[in-house]
Amino acid sequence: MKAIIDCNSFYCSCERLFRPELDNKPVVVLSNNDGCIVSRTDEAKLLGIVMAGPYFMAKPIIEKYGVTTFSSNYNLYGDLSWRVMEALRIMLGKKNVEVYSVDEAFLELKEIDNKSFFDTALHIRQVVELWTGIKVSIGVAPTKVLCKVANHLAKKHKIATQCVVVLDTVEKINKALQATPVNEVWGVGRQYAEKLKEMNAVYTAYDLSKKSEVWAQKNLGGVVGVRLIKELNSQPVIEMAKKQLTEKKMIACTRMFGKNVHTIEDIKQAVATYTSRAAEKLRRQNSAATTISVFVLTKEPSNNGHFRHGNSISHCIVLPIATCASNELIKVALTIVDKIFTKGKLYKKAGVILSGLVPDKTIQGNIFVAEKNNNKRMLMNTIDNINFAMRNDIVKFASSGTNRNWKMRTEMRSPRYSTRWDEMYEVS
DNA sequence: TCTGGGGTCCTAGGACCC
DNA sequence: TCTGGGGTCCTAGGACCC
Repeated sequence: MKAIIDCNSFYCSCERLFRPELDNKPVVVLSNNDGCIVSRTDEAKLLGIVMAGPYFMAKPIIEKYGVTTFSSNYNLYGDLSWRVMEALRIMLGKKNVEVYSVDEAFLELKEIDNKSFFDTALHIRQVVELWTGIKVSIGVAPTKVLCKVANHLAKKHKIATQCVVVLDTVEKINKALQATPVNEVWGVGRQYAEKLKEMNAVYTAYDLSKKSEVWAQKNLGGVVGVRLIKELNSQPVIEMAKKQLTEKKMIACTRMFGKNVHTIEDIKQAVATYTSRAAEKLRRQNSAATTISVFVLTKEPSNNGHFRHGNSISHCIVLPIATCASNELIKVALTIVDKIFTKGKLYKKAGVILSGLVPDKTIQGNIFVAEKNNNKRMLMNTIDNINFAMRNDIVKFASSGTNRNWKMRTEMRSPRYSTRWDEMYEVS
């Protein structure tokens, strides 16, 4: 059997850990730039605050009911995520834990000491909470897709289920599928859900499970759809990842601007900064990039109240030799900005995407590499180390600028309690 | 006035090769 | 005058995920 373990309202739970007075009170966490709501507690949900909804639209409710609001604090969430995953690895063994996202992991589950799957999962849930303070829900089933179905039910009925749902018989599986709207199935997004309802009268996960694979091949994204049907019918095809996917295949750094910008200088500063950040991530996994693409998003006048993104203008350049040096990548990125920038337009976002990643061969100490390349790598390592130890961006390239008109908003960020000495939680 | 960021996988279509 | 078939690689774009 497989299981998925999922932290409840993860970002909010992290904030509550250091603000216990917020237990049982409504809390929300905002996306970067304080734009959207990306995490909310059950209490906030009950007030009618919607997931991924824009902050400014929820603001009246937030103010009326005194909902505590945080800007996102990824240092904190990343650290607590690691603790949860480590707890799982200690209990189940590294091999049986596949980290799927910051707040989710798939588990290969065996019954321990003749305990039932339910008791085993319950035990895991209790230990994780004891060790980390983070509450989790667990769904157990024969396939990953069914685990997600079980997990949804566990979260929806926290008290009745004790946050653990096990689907181990045909009857239980069918009942669960019938209780799950098709748009909540893992792998069915907005587009497919709409199509399924309108054209095929498919409303529940159960309806979908009765569709043929041939039909799914044609109408549900080819092989992806076929896999989905199989998984819904208890036939495991999405296997546990053999090894942890630690090396990214693409690295991006993209941001909304705090306010719209219109000068090429501001865009260039932003793009240089994002490129540095992306290059840091690149070096952290010892990769080098062969392709760099840059895009900007224009601000369009909103029409009849409907939200819509502006136009995205992008261009990419394939480098003759892969590199991980910030200065080299920045130089190329800035030439792309020259190409895609149009005077007179307003811009609200820019981004840098590094792809075509290959192992970096200029790692320090490699005697087969010319010394001058090693020097470059050592310079980069030094900058990375200083920035890590002191604070972000204390050393940066001049092209990143100093005035930073475009910098995003994070007005309500909590302290980085667990990763910065000067922000550590104090008990008095 | 104000709507995130960072990923993955798949497909179609074009260029190119023998 | 008559001009194939099969394969690979790359890119752009679309769907999805959290």
